[in-house]
Amino acid sequence: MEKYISLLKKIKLFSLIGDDDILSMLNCLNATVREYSKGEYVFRQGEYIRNLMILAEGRLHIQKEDYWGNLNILNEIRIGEMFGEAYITPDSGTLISDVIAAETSTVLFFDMERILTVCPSACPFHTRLVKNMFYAISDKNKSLVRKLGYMSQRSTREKLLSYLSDEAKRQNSGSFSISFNRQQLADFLSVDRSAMSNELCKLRNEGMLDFHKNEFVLYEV
Amino acid sequence: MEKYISLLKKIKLFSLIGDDDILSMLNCLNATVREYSKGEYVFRQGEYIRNLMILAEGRLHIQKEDYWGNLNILNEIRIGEMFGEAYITPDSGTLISDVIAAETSTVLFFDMERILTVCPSACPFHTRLVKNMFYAISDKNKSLVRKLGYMSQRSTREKLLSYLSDEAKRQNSGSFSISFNRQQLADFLSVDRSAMSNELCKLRNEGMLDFHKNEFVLYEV
DNA sequence: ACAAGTCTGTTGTTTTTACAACAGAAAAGA
DNA sequence: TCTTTTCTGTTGTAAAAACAACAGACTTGT
Repeated sequence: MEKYISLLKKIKLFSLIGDDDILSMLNCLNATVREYSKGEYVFRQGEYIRNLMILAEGRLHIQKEDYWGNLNILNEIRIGEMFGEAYITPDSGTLISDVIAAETSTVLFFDMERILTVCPSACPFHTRLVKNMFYAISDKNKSLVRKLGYMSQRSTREKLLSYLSDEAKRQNSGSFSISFNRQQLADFLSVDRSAMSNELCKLRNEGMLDFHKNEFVLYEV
Repeated sequence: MEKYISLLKKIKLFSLIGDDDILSMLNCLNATVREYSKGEYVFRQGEYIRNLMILAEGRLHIQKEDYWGNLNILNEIRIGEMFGEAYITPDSGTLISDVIAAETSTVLFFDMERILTVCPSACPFHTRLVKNMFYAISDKNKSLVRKLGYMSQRSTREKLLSYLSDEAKRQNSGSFSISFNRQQLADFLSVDRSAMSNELCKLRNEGMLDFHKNEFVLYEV
C-alpha cells in the first residue's frame, strides 16, 4: 500500500493531508488497491457494489451496451475521480453499466460505512476526509453535468464543438490531445462514427480546427 | 421554520431523525427557507453559490439557454432532491445554468461549511446527517446518470421510450402522469417538439402506448 | 361569456444523420 | 519484413430530425 502514497497525494481526496496520515487513514477506511490491465472489467452490469472507488492511475470507461449492440460510453473516469457513489444508498440495486479499464489502471476501494461514520479511533483527519470526499463527489457531478451539456447539443457538429472547446479549456490550450479514438469519441457523444468523422473533416475544411490522430488544434474565429 | 418540520420529515436528508432534533439541526446548519412562485428564478447563470440547497416542496428546472435561443432543461429537481452540490468546492466558478421554479416551491438553504465540519456543539445527529447528505448527493448523481441514459439514445423514439418506461418504473405503474408539458419534455430530451409530438402519435397508432394530456399508459408487448 | 393567449397535433420541405461499404494508412503481431 | 488487423476518411443512399407554418383544443384572465 505504501507504494501508492505518491499517487494518492496527487488526488483531491487526500489533499491537505500529510504522508504519514494518509497511511493511517487508508487503514482507518479499510482501503484496498487493485490494478487492472487495459480492457479488463472492473465491474460488470448486475454486480452489487458496496464500496466507493477512486481511480488513482489510468483511465476507466463507464459503458453500456444496449439490446441492439450499440455501445455507449456513459462517462470517462480520470485520475482522482470517484465512481460507485451512486450505489452507496441502502436501497440502490445492482450496477446498470460496465466499468472497464481503458488503459492500465489502479483503483482504490474504500469502505463507505467507515467514511460516513465517525472514526472510532478519533482519526484526526476524518473531518478533512469527509470534506474532500464531498469535493470529489462534487467533481463527479460536474463531469456528469458537463457531459449532459455535450449531449444536449442537437447536431453532431455542435456536440463536437462543445466537447472540443471544453477540452481545450480544460487543458488550457487550443492545442491539445484527447484520450478517445474516433470510435470511442463517437460512442461518448452518442453519434455515428462515420458521420462524426465526416463532420470533423468539414470543420477542418472550413478552417475551424485541425487534427492529426488524437491531436487537435482549435483556431480562433 | 417550525412549520416546515412536517415537510422536512418526508425528505431523505432528515430520515431517521426525530422531530425535536430536526429543529436543533436546522439551527446547527444555519438553515434558511424561502418560497418561490412559479416561474421565479432561484438562481441565475453567473451567480456565485455558497450554499447547498434541498427542495422541500414543488419542482425546479435546471436549465440553460444557448446562443441561438434553444432552451435546454438540464435536469428536473423533485421534492427531497439536492442541488448546488457541484459548487461546493473552493475553486468552482459561477453558476453555468439557471434554476427556475417550475411550480410554487420551497427551498432550504444550508451552510455547506457547517455540514462538513464537525459540529462544535457535538450535535449528536451530525454523523447521521453526513450520511444522509451523501445519500442525497448519491441520488442526485443517479438522476444525472439516468438522464444521460435517455440522452444517449440515438433517436427521438428511443429517447421517448426510455424516458417513459423509466417513469413507469419509478411510479410503479404502466399508467402514470408526467410533470412536463410537450415543450418541456422536448427541451428535457433535447429534441424538436413537433417531431417528438409526431413520434408520440406514431407510437400511439402502433398500439405501444396511449396518452391524454400528461397522462400516459404504456402497453405490454 | 368572451377574448387572448397557449398548447398540441399535423403536414410538407429541407437538412442532417445513420447505415453500409470500401480503400488507404497506421499499428500490431508473427 | 511481411501479414493481419485495426483505424480513419470517404462516398452514396435511405431514414430521421429539424424547421416552419397552421388549425383546432384547451386555458387563462377579464
